[in-house]
Amino acid sequence: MGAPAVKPLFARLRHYSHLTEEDFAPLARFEIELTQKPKGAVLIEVGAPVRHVFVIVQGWAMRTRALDDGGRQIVNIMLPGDCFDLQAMIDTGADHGVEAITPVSLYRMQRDEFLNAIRSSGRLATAFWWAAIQEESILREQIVRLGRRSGRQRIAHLLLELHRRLNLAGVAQSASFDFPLTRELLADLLGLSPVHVSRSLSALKRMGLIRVSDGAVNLLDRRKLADFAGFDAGYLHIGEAVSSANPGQA
Amino acid sequence: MGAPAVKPLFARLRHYSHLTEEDFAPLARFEIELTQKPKGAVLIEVGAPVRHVFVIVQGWAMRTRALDDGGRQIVNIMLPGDCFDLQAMIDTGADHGVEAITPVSLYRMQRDEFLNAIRSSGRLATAFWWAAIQEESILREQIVRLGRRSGRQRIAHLLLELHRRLNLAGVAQSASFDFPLTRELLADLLGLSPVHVSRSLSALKRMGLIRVSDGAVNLLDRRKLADFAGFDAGYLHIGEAVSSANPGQA
DNA sequence: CGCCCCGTTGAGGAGAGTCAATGGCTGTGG
DNA sequence: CCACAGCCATTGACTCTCCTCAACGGGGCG
Repeated sequence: MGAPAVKPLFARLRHYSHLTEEDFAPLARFEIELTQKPKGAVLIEVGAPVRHVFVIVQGWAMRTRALDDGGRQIVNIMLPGDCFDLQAMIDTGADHGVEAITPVSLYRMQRDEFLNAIRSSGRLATAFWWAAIQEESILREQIVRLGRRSGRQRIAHLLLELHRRLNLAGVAQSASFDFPLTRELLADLLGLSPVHVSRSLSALKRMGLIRVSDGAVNLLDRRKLADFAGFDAGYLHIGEAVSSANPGQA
Repeated sequence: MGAPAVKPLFARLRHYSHLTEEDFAPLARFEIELTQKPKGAVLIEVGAPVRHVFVIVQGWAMRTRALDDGGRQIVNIMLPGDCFDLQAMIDTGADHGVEAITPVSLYRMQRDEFLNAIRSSGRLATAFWWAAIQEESILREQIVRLGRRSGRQRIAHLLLELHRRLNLAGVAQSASFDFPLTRELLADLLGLSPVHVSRSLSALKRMGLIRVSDGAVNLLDRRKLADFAGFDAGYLHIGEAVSSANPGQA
C-alpha cells in the first residue's frame, strides 16, 4: 500500500472486514502527516477541540483524566493500529487528554479529509466503524474489570487484553512482549495503588502465571491466567481464528 | 412532530444540535414500532446479532455483563431518550445484555431504515453522532468513578449524573426524581456490595446531602454534593445553559 | 560518585466484603 | 381479617483487601 507504516492499522482492520490493500487507497491519497512524539508528549489537550484523526503506528499512548484531588485515572491504553478520536469529530471540546507513554509515531489526518475517505468507500467505513465498536467494547470491559475483579485479577486480565490487542496489530508474536507500563501507570489504570500493584504482580509471579523482566512480560500459562482472571476475548470482536499463539499468517 | 412520544429523545438531541421538529421527519416516515416491555424483560440477548435500533421513551434499562463467578457488572444505565445500540450495527454478536429495570416503552426501528434516515439528513446524523459521543463519554466517566472514587463518592457522583441526564431528557424538573434502583442494582453498578451501598447512602443522608424516600431521591445540596463527589458535568457535553435548576424552558 | 527514578518490602490502618439477624412492606391464601 | 412468605433495606460483628507511610535497594545518568 501507499504507506507501509500503516501496517498495524491494516493488520487490525483486516481481521474484521478482510480488507485488501487497495481498500486503503483512499487514505493514501490524502495529506497524511507522519509525526513523531517523545515519551510524555501530550497528543490531545483537555478541552481543546479535536480537528484531526490520529492513528498510532508505533508506541503506546493513554487516555487520562485528572481528578481534583491530584489523582488520575487512565481510561484506556492505545496501541499501534488504534485510532482516535473517531468519536470526537464534533465541535465539542475533548473531555480527556491523550498522552504518549513511549515515544510514539502516528499519522495525523484532517478531520474532513478523513470523513471524505470514509464516505468514498463503504468497506473502509465499515472497517473504521468496527474499530470504534471495538474501542467502546474495550471501555466496557475496563468497567467490568474495575467494578468486579480483585487487584490480581485486574492485572492478569489487562495483560491478556494487551497481549491480544498487540497480536491483532501484528506487534507481539509470542507469549512475551514489550511492556512499558510502570507500576504507577498500572495503578492509575487499574484503580489501585502502585504498592499494591507491585505486590499483586509478585503474587502472579509466585503463582507461576507470568514472568516480568526488564520491560517485558511473559505470559507463561495463558490458559490458567485467563481462567484466573475470568478473561473471555469475546468482547474484542475478533474471529476465533486469531485465538492462539499464531496471529494471522505470522 | 409525527410521534409525540419521541419527546425525550427530541429534548436530548436538541440540546446539542438545535434540531427543529421538522428535522425528525425522516424518522416519522418509517415503520417505527412502539413496544412495551415489563420490568425485568431482556431487551438484547447476549451473543445475539443486533438488527434493530432502540430508543427508550419511558422507563429505565441497564446494560449488564454476567461474570463466571455469579457476579454481575452493570455497565451503564439507560434513560428515556437514550438510543442503543448505535455502535452494534455490525454483524457481530452483542457482548453484553440489555434489561429493563422498570416497565419500559421504546421505539424499535430496523437497522437499515435507521441508516437511511441518518443518511437522508446531515442534521439528524450529527445529532445521533453526538448521542453516541455522549454515551461513550458516560462510559469513560463510569471508569473514573469505579477506579478512583470511594463508595460514597461513587453514589453521589452517580446521582448527579442521573439527575442531569433526566433533566436533559425533560423527565426530572426539580432536585428530586423517581429512583427505581435497588441497593443491589446500585451495588452491581458501582462495584460495591449491597450492604456497603446501604451504609454509604445513610452516610450521605447524615451529611445532609440527599434525602431518600420511597422510590425517590432528593438532592438537597447539589453544590456540596458535586464538590464532595468531584462531579463536573463537562463530560456530558451539554451547553452551560442547562447547568442549573431550570432545564430548558421548564 | 551521588542523585533520582523506580520497584520492593514491612507495618499499621481504613474502607469495603461477608455472614447473619432484624424489621417493614406487599401480595397471597386461609 | 389475619397469618405467612418473600423481598428489600438496615444494622452489627468480624474479616480481608487494599491504602498509606516509610525504609531500602538497584540501575541509569550527569
